[in-house]
Amino acid sequence: MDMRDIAKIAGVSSATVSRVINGSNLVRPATAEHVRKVIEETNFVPNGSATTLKYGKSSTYGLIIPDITNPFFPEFIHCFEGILVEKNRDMLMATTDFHVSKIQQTIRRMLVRQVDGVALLAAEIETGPIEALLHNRVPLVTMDRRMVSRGLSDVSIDFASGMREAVKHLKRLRHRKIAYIGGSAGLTISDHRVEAFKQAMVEAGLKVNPAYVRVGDYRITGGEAGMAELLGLKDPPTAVMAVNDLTAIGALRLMHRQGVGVPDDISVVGFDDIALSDIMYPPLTTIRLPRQELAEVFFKALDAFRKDPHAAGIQYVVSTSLVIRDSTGPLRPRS
Amino acid sequence: MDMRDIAKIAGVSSATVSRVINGSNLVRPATAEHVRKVIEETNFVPNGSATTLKYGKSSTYGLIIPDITNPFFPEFIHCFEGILVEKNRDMLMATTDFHVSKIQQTIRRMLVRQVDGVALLAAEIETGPIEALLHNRVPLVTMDRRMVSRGLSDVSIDFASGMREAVKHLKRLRHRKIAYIGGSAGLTISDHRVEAFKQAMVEAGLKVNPAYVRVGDYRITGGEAGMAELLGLKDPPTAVMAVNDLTAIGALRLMHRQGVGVPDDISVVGFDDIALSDIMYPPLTTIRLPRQELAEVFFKALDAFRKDPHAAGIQYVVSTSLVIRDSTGPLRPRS
DNA sequence: ATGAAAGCGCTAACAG
DNA sequence: CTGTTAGCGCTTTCAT
Repeated sequence: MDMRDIAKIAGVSSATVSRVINGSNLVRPATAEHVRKVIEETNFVPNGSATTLKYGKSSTYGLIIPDITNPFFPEFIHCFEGILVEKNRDMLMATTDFHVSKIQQTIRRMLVRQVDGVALLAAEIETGPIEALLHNRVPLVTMDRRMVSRGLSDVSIDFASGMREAVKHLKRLRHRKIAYIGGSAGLTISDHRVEAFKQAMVEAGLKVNPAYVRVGDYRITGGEAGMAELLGLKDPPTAVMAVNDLTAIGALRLMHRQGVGVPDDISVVGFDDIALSDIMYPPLTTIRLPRQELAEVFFKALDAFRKDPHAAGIQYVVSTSLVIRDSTGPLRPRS
Repeated sequence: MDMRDIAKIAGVSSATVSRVINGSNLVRPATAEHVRKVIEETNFVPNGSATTLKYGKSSTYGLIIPDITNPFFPEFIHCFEGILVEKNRDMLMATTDFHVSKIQQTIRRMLVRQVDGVALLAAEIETGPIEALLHNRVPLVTMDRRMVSRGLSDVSIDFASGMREAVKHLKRLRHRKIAYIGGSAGLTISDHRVEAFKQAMVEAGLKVNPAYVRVGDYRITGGEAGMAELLGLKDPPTAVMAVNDLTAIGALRLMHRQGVGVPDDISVVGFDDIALSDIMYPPLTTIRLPRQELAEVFFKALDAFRKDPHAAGIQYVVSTSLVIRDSTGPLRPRS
């Protein structure tokens, strides 16, 4: 069943059917109405691949995320998908599982599918795949790489402002020995975040103890391991900030197992504000990264390339803010 | 850049390029090698929409889930996506957010994209959309609807066996007053599950107190509400089984807030075994629904329609098993 | 306001 | 083994 069939039934040409479907005003209302009825009756659905072939655009965006198991990403996907549906666009999703190699093939698949743009929320990217994209005139929007160029925009997270708030909050609670459990080594996104932490500490007039700065992996296990290292120190910190909520939850779990009280013995601050952070015990104080806004900015960034996929890139910023719950409390001398 | 361009550069015809790309053995190795080199050098990526148009198949499956916020689904998606990537297929994902109306448009979008099949893990489906799919010769695989027909297979969860194990486990712990917090009313999947609970009780020689059977919504809030109702009873149950882990976690939270000890006062059993259930406190005893296997069965079911999208449907079954953790314990008289 | 026809890029039958 | 060609379903000038 194609447009010609509909045309035949309606006694018009396929061009008219096409015009009706696309809401052209070059069709006499009565004709349009009639064609619409035939379409309705036959349950006709146009073939998108023909349109894509003709247009060279698919109304589809690719979305690449590192780890769908981190609740932050489903929450983001939820917002992003909502926007796409509203704008009548589709989403091709892929997961990297933190493997650089997977990105290559993922991007290839997206090129084959003629996506109109790619949102890359995974940090493990190399220049090769990026060039493949730009070479094929497919715009790319990255997260927190802080580099833009033709066809390449970036959405950076203002980690610093949230960090600053959090450090201030901890300082007010009389904490001085503040530790940080970060992300995997070697990712620019991890670097930006440690730097933001260090800077916030300096600005608050606190000094950064290198032993207090640990590396994690953005997952619960990394939080546990980092926390174990911190607890093993002869002079452990009294507060811990984590690169994301999962890491914070890992730290929480480890302390729970070891009988360390939160926030009585050690305060914890997460990052992201995933739904989970509110159902944990204790509910997690965390730096909120607004998902809806992030999704909107990603869409806006992608959409900005619609007329010209090779237009100059734009650096967007999404800000963060501290959400105080129960995992942070005043400093108390450890027994 | 299309195959003709490659052909021109390589000094062959576009048919040969096509054959090389598709690994036909009707090409002289030397020619193939040469063409491959040109493809490599030019970073050529074929246009999938042309292939889809030609074939009428897109190597894409649609996946419809109710709620990406329930960790069970990301975990499922992760497994499913892994299988698809391996088989060189793509995934078009959509969320219903429990709205029947969204299914309609979602299915339409999938029809437009020429998906080769749809995996429907959302229960809120009506016959209309199903017929739209089958009418367009797109096979559908549902979860726990327990109906099959031409082009329609079903994967049912053997809720009963896990249920039976769980009830036995609770009985062994001397529980008699066992409650159940179910899913949203009016979904066949919810019905199957309550029935399995009731049957398991009967088989264990326990009687089902109607006041102990509550309705939830598959989310944390439903678990909280259901649990609140149960605690409000003059004679509350000593054990609670939930339709899924999120519901169980809701129950857990409410009890935590009200100072009810788990498992000392009340035992709790979940269903799904999401990763979260192991990091909760207390770690949740739950009936495990194996995600990898579920994903494999869905793929198999979809793939079975490859030659003939209108072939007879098959009823598949995925079994479940009890995972005992710390949220269940021996009955103790309440103080 | 409507129709005829070319062409998007790929594949497969057919011819050689 | 390789090339020629028709056609998948849609959109869009160009004609009328």
